[in-house]
Amino acid sequence: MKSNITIKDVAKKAGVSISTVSRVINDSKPVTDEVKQKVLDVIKETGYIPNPLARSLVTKKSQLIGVIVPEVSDSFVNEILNGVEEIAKMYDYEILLANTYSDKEQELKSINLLRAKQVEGIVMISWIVEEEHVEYMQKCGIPASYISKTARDYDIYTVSTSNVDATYDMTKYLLDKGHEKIAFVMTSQDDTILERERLAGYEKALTERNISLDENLIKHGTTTYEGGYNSMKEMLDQGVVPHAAFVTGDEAAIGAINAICDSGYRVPEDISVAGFNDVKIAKMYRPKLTTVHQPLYDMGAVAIRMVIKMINKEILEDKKIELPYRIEERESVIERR
Amino acid sequence: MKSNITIKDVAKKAGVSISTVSRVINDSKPVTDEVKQKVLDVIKETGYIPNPLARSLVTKKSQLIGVIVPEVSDSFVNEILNGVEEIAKMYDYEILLANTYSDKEQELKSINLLRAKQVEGIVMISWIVEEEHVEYMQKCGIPASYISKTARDYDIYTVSTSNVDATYDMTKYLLDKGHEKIAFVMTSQDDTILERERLAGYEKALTERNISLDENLIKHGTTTYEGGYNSMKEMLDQGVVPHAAFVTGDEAAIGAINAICDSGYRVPEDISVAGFNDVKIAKMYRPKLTTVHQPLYDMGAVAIRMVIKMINKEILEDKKIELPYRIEERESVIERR
DNA sequence: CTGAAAGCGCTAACAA
DNA sequence: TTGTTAGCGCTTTCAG
Repeated sequence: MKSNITIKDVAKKAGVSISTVSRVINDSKPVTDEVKQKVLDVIKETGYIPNPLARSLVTKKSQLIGVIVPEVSDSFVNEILNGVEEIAKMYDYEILLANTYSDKEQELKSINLLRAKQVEGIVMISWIVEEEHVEYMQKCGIPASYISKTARDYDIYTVSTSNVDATYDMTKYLLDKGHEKIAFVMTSQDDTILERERLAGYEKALTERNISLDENLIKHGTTTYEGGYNSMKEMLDQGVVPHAAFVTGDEAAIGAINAICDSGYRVPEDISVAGFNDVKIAKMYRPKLTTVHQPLYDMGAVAIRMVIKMINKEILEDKKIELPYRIEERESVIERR
Repeated sequence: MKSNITIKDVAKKAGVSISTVSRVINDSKPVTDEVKQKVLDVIKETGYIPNPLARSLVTKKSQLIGVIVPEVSDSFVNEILNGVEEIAKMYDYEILLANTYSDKEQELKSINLLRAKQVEGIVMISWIVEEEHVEYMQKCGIPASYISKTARDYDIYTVSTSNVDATYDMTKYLLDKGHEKIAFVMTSQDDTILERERLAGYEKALTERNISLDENLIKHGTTTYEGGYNSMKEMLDQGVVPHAAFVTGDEAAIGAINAICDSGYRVPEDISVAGFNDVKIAKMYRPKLTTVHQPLYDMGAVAIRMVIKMINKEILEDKKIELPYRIEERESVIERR
């Protein structure tokens, strides 16, 4: 049973040459039915499994696709990963995961690690796209697609949803519900492009209503629950009490809700809260979170399909795919009386 | 830059033989400092990366460890995975993940897939341990460790926490808080051993207080949020209103809480709820979930350390490692007045 | 339709 | 200390 059985053993036992065995396992060339059956029997009998290492070494195909993520346990990432994985399996690719913890150095290391492992393509999920890394990957000529909220500026294959529009729409929605003092808690770890874009959407909506930007209502946090909690807590402790809070990440939004409750306010009665992404927990928490729904699973699926197509040298219609988002009205935002 | 550079190219460019190059990249044999430097320079210059496929083919070491899980997105699994991953990286192993969706067939397929991919060992996370699969793995002689709540019965390497004791303790805790009608919602997809064990713990605690088992208070659900929601909803709809509910999984417990709230009761004022595992969301939800804390990260770390040791033929003191659990008192359980 | 042989990129004896 | 050489298990010409 120990997998020491090689193609040679099978060939000997079946009384044929190794090339014949190779032909039947790949059915790459015609083989007499009789011989074929014989070989198949021996394979079953011995429990032979072809060694993919040896195979890859000669074919240069590893059937491996690398996926680089900022943090596996982040639910946003997680749900995208589901899509990536399922499609990969469908096409008989294996996923090699690399976690960067949003560290630029680590990201570069991961690229090299994956390259070393002979991945045929890479799906990159990243909060911020590093120009340097983009160039590096292009120079390596490795098929890649990006899932990122800031990738549109580069000449690379990306799947995304529109940030500015979504932020604008949600802010507008909040405004329409009668909220004027809207806290804006960003969750984008010191990235300038992303924050700038989002801020632009937020600002645009306010400006349309002739509401001026209040710096005290803006916080730069992180994507985590703790990030949202701390940002909100800080604001409240400074005596700034908004009508509503728009937090650009669901876990952080829930952190914010808890901070609000811990400070003695109620959600949504006193302060409405809106999130971003629509991850699983958004429906589990009470009050259910009103949020910007993103088709996470699909984003993953589309991204990996792109790289598989690139691997197969198929033609891709679009370099940039933008998937639709929508505002998912639930319970955490109510009309302000 | 394209990684077509082989050891040969480096050798030629450095004016040495390929074995010398091999020696410096592995520093397996002494090489003159001068020559070494020369080779190192060429490597840097060309951006050469050794092909691990070729290397593995000859050394028979893939630096790959397979991890089989019932469901990546389950937070219990997820948090264990963090531990597994981190330790793997520490020892320079790469993780190959296989998702079985708790399907027996798929699990067998995964074992073979991983075997085919030449993994050096396997960490198996599974709700139920299949005897058949255990035997198969043993026959293959592949180093493996199991994280499972029902693995103790087999002669295999396992890491776990004590189910019966934990269930007993939590039930007792609930009893001590003055709850007598305690709903018991299991989350173990039709597994008999696990359910039997847990039920035993639950029953033992009740018996000690001379409380007889009420079948109406017992539900067999699934690990998911929905599973917990539906089980609880069903019970309530049948007119059975317990003093407390003990749900053997946190996500399901939160589902149960929501079902309770949706039926017009309050948690914990009307009905207390306790969970199991202590995953991230247990602290995020409000009321914060009182639950059985399990050292998830450590379980993963210990499990993979076991297989790494087995790979290195080191001696393992224990075949069965049982990690401590504890009852984490938070807000979802209160004293019954 | 089948076999012999070359070679994928690397490591590990074995000589020198 | 270094180079030569024989494979690792497989696919793929190239002859037959």
